[in-house]
Amino acid sequence: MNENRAPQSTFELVLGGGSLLVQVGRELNTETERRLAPLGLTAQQAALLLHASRGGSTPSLLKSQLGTDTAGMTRLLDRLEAKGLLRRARHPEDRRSIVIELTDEGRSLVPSLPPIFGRISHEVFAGFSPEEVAQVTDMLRRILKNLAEGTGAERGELGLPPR
Amino acid sequence: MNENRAPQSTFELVLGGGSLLVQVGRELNTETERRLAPLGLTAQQAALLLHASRGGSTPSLLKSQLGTDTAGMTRLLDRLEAKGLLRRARHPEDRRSIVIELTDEGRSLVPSLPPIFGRISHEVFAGFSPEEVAQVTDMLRRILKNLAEGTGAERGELGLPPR
DNA sequence: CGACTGTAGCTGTCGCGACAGCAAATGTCT
DNA sequence: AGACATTTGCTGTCGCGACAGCTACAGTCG
Repeated sequence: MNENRAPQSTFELVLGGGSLLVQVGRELNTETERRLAPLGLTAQQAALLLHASRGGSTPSLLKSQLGTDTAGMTRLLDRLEAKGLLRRARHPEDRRSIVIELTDEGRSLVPSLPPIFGRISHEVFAGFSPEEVAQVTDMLRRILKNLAEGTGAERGELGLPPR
Repeated sequence: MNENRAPQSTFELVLGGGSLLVQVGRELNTETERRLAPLGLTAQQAALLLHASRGGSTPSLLKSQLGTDTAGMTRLLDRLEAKGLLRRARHPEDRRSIVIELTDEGRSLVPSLPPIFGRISHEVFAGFSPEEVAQVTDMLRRILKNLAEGTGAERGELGLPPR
């Protein structure tokens, strides 16, 4: 099951910054940011507002939804708080934690976001049948799973000491 | 064609930083960097060395191969030059331009790179049939094309306000 | 109770991407 | 030749991701 055919071609998919996967992800992100620029938001910021608008958000919850780490969250929140779009309030029951509340100004931006994301996803998948969209989604999930397994967490694969 | 089916699901693929596409790209890059860390290289740096090792590279050539811009290239070269892995030499015929030459130390790293990239691509596509690999590749290319067309250059596709 | 472990959030550091603005060299066109 | 645009590389600024290290609080258990 080693690929005896076209090792070269799968190769290109992974090569550093030139990787097709990496490049597509980056460009999608960039394009999203361009669409959001008129609102003065980045992709991360918009995604955070969208999630937080549903209420009851804590940084650690948001960090898993946005796929960043606590460091990134802290500074993302800093920027949004500095813009006056949200507020940090102490969590009433867990004094380690924090609750994110959108300000009125922050809330006012939320309705404009879904249309933007929707339009992008339209364009990105132009020419794709619904089945194809389902296929990419599935394959991307599998890739993600493969990556998650190879990543440190998984042992025994290459002689990591069994816990 | 408005999305009458599952607007929600394609949505997830695009949503800001949580986007599946963006996330896969990012994680792949991160994983690559972890494998390269023992060599003291990042993914970009490794990719650059690989390309530059073929000789006759100029920054502007490399920037298109790596998918970055001139600003990124300048600083990428700065870091690699500071590490002593390459040298900038004046281009003999075009005095605006520059030729990148690997030092011996830089060249000595090159042979270790392909195996690393190869191993990663193996793991990323674990469980994929060759046909599936071909499919993702194709779809990613199509997505990239859609993005390129939607990007500023192309207008009028979906009622973007004519500038 | 006091130590141990885990969780939540913050800070510092580094590398990178995108964008804007700049100077030098080159090419072009009249 | 002189005005013009283009190309090439550099710099500054901002936002973000990953990693490491830290404090405050919470839960657990001897």
